[in-house]
Amino acid sequence: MNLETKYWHLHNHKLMSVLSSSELKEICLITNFKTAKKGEIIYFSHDESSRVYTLKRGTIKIVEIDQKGNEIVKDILQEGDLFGQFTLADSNLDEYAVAVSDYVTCCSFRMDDFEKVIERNPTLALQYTKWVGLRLKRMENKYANLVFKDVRTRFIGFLKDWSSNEGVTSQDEVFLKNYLTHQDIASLICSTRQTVTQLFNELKENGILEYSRTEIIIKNMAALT
Amino acid sequence: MNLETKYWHLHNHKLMSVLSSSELKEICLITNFKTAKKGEIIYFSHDESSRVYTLKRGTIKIVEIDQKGNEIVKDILQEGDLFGQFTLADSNLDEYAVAVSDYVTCCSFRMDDFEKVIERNPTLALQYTKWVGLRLKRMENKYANLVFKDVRTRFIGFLKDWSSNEGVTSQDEVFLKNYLTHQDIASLICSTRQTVTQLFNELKENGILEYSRTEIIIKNMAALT
DNA sequence: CGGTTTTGGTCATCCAGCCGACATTTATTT
DNA sequence: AAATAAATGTCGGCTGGATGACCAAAACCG
Repeated sequence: MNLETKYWHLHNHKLMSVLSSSELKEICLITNFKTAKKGEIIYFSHDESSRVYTLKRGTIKIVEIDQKGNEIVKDILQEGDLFGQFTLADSNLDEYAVAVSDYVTCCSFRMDDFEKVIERNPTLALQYTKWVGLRLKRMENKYANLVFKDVRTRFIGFLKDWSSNEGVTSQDEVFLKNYLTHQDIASLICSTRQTVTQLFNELKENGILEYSRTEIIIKNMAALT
Repeated sequence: MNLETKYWHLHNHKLMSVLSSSELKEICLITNFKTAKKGEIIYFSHDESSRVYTLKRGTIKIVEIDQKGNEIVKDILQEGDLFGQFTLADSNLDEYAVAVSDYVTCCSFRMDDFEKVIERNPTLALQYTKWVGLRLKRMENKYANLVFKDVRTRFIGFLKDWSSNEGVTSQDEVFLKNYLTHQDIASLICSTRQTVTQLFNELKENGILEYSRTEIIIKNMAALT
């Protein structure tokens, strides 16, 4: 299990324990739930100051628009993940969340409220700090990847992580539900659409995987190097 | 003031208020102080588990060794900064701190102790939470820089940040004490020694700055674009 | 002071992978 | 089912900036 993957697991685990806190549930329940269908935008970073969302159901991607108007996928989030502005300090990035599966449900609370809860509940603070710390590690890892590894390695690493997070193994093959376009993957690993397509085909020609627009099947996990 | 700079200030400010907490002082005083002279290594990430250091005096750089044995400067820290493992999760990176000024003083405490203090002190908990959040923001910013900006832009940005953090302005000129080699700067902005040298000379030829091994003088801050 | 190490300066070479351009396939809408 | 839009495939040209090599200048040190 590589570093990034380990962090993922820890991350999810710790997040769950944060969320299972009764106090957090409390502030979360006061606020409204939001739902969204595939393709809908759930949240803009500047529409409401300091609001944190937890994803109850479905998958979303966090997207940022760069100067040239290109969509950059920053992160893919699953059930149980937190998003929004969980660090104080106003972000002036033009970033929002898009539902990539149908029936996305999330609920939100104000960061201010959360802070009040933290002040009453130091253990929660510690948990939360650890969770943010994990995100930090994840980010540092991502950064190091970008600095030290070439596109091919990043792509392979991405596939491995994806597999261990969401892959379903059956008869030596790992099945992945593919809800990402080549463009999405490209921006997650900091590359271009064309290069991702090339890499996919390279692996296909080597018999390592099969893929369509809806599914990716990794036939030879061991050869994924 | 750009984003990165803003974070720096907040970061320092918040950190100071964390450190001025009496309880933190208390646990810090129990432990030994360490001192180091220029070039000495202060701390290895794996020598002792979960220890956090605060820099009382001087400047250090956090260095990581990559696969090929190259020194990668990850961060430059000043008086008042925290370093070490302030996020749970064992780091298996080969990372350590090197004194870049003489008379570096720091003291350390065990993360466990710190956690106990936090549990008793909700305000500190909140402060610490925010501080960790800022580090995350800073990292995200660094990442975005690397993805979207070319070396030149990163170099300029680095100079601007450095100036606003440590620069001394006098008669339209900003003086910087230069304790970094071109190699150091290169790894901070993810580039190479040669490219940094080129950029320095380019700016010198355009009359924007002067520099020696000990000092950098930015003569035309406005032209630094 | 002379020798050694570290840092800075310069150049020619090279290549990963970005970019644009365009064709083809699949999905969606009307 | 036709039209339209979105996603994938393929290719060749191009370039930012890394790499390596080598020298000059400082700094360090016995």
